[in-house]
Amino acid sequence: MGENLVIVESPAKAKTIEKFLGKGFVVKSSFGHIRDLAKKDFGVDIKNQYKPIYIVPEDKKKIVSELKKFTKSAKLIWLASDEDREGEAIAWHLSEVLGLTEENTRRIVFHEITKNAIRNAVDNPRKINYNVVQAQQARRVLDRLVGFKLSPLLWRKIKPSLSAGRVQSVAVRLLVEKEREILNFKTSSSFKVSAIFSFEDSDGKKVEIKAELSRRLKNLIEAQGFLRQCGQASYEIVRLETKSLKRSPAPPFTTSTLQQEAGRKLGFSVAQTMSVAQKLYEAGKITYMRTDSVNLSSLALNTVKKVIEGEFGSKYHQFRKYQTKTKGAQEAHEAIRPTYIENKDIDGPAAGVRLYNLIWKRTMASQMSNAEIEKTIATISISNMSDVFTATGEVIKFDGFLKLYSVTTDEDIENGSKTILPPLREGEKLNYEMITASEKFTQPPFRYSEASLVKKMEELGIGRPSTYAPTISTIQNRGYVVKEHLDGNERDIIVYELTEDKIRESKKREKYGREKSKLVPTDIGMVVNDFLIEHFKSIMDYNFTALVEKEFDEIAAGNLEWVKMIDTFYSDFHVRVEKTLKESEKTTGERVLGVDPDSGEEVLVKVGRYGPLAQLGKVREDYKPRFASLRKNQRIETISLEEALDLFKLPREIGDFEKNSMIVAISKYGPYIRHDGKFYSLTKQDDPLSINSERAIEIINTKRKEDSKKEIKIFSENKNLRILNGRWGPYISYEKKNYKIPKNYNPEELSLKDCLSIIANSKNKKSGKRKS
DNA sequence: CAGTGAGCGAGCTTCCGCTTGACTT
Repeated sequence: MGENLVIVESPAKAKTIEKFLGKGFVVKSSFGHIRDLAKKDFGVDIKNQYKPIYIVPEDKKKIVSELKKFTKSAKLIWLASDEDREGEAIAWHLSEVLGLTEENTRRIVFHEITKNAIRNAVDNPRKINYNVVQAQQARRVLDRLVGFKLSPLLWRKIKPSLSAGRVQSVAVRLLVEKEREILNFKTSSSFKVSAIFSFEDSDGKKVEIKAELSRRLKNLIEAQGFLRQCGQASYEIVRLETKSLKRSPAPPFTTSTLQQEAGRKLGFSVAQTMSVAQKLYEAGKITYMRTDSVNLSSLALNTVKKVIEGEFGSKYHQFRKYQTKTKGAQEAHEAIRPTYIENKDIDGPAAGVRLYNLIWKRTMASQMSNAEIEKTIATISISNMSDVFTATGEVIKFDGFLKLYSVTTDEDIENGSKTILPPLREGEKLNYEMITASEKFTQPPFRYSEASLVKKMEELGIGRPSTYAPTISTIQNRGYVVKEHLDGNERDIIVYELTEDKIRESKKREKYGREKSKLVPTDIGMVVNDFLIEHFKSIMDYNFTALVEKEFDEIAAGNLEWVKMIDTFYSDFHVRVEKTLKESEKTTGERVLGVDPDSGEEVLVKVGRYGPLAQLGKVREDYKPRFASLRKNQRIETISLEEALDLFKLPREIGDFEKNSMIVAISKYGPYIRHDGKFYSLTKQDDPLSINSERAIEIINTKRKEDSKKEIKIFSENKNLRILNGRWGPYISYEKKNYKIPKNYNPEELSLKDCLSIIANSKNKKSGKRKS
């Protein structure tokens, strides 16, 4: 048994470190925090100096008892949790729970998992820094106060099970404000002029260049007039400039930039990126994936240098040291990089391989030379106007890091790729081949994707690498936000083309507003957001986290008592909570749309118990209002009176079929026909308001045909039991439940008895439901 | 899979940050 017990946070880390430390050291992991505030009874004794009530959560008890066992047989305990606020707190909780003393405890830290760093740490132990622990305690208690006071307020005033918190509520606010910016956006159009010019080169060959007018034209009259003038003009290159530009690589990955690039380049969701990265980390392929640091260990820097020089030559290498600009970064780890940079490729599942390659390239590129680019700008005069055209071209003189990696931004995608210009000279006379003025509409801002929201949150210092992905799941799970593909719309744009002194007008269809996988706030998200902003402006402020972080820093530096800080915050906060509880009405986000011309009743929309709804008339003694759920793409803020009135036209009876009536309605899952106790979905092309009985019968028959194909076998003895063909192959359906058919059976040869025994067997398996 | 939305008001929900599993119906 080792004399030394080292405790780190992550089990994968423990394995590596044990190798470095060798004999006499046992390395175990705490799996993160081992204690947390109790959930019941608030977990903070507010009246008693905000005393935190800590407990060991159920799922951590086993780990704690194991650590206790190892502690007993060790002479020295080395607390090697991360060097940041949370890590310091973990060290303290460990020392409390394991009953450690100052004599048998050493606190050590390292920022990189290399032999030298760890040796160095062991040689320079210190004590637990209680100021930092207090700063963490303040952070933890503040979050509990905010979360567990605001959430119940929402249950009372809006809807049960809702939640609010320092991080999630501000994330939702970002989305709500972006959405309103888009809703309120007033689009306008102008004309963009582009031209194709030609000239003969020294060999007499015709060469074409593309150019653009440096300004937009206001409207179609101006565009027509401009082109008319162009028809009469002559053109000349009056100036030729070249500029050399340098482009530098991006720093190595942090959690947030990895999520962004994996989203853009590989189409991964934030959660997917993290789970793939976790697997790579556990397999020892990459360094830790939850980090805000762009730093690389000196060992890594040396290997990168060697690999770049070996692979591309020494002029491709450039040593660089990056600095974190992120607010509140704690830099307890390295940047995300391959553990062994010499491994360009790895084996394993495709997602892991792709993410690894991305990390490898980014790490390598971050230590490569600048790209040198020569930009050429040709200015082309128009003889009868003072306006000029410009043609720009870019030539890469030295590719440098671009050999491996380039960051694609959303703007790049919009502007298209850069062009290369043919050899040009000043004074060259040009002929126009075609000059085009096409209408361009201004565009509202893009909505946030998961990754771009993470980027924004990081900029504001809200959330941490370990919480970006969970926060994004939370706001979706609470129903504040949905991830959507927005189809966009089409519109006509006017295009004028000038060729051979003739102007031709045409109209083109243009798609716009199409967005893939974007986060869109729901009605409930908006109502909750507005409520919180009205009553808790300071907590919803984008700077709130930054402000309290400053105070946490003061606590960590020993200049401020944590209880004092919390008390200052709470005394004001508490008053607001109580006031809101007493004074504010139940909030539904109600909006009155107008009056129904048929009934004379008022039409309104609001958030109800089960989501957004339209209501016809208010409750009176002699009148019960009608209700209808809003459809998926309808929003309280934008729905019109006409659209709301249409909702009350359903359910609709559209005739009989086989002596049973057919009723059309819309449910949570979309429009359907109900007939003889069965349900048939309408297709996207069918409009529930106008569908006729003929089409409805067609749908019913199609569905019946498909269903019969699904049946592999039925038993006349027991009609409840059927063998069906599903998405994942054959299965048994019995009394509304489905059962998997074990692989060694042939589904077509199963007897009723076989089926029942399969069902009995699968029922015997424990249905392990767990409380969390 | 396929609605619901008045009122008795039980008993439940909830935060942020550290970590990794349990699972596939």
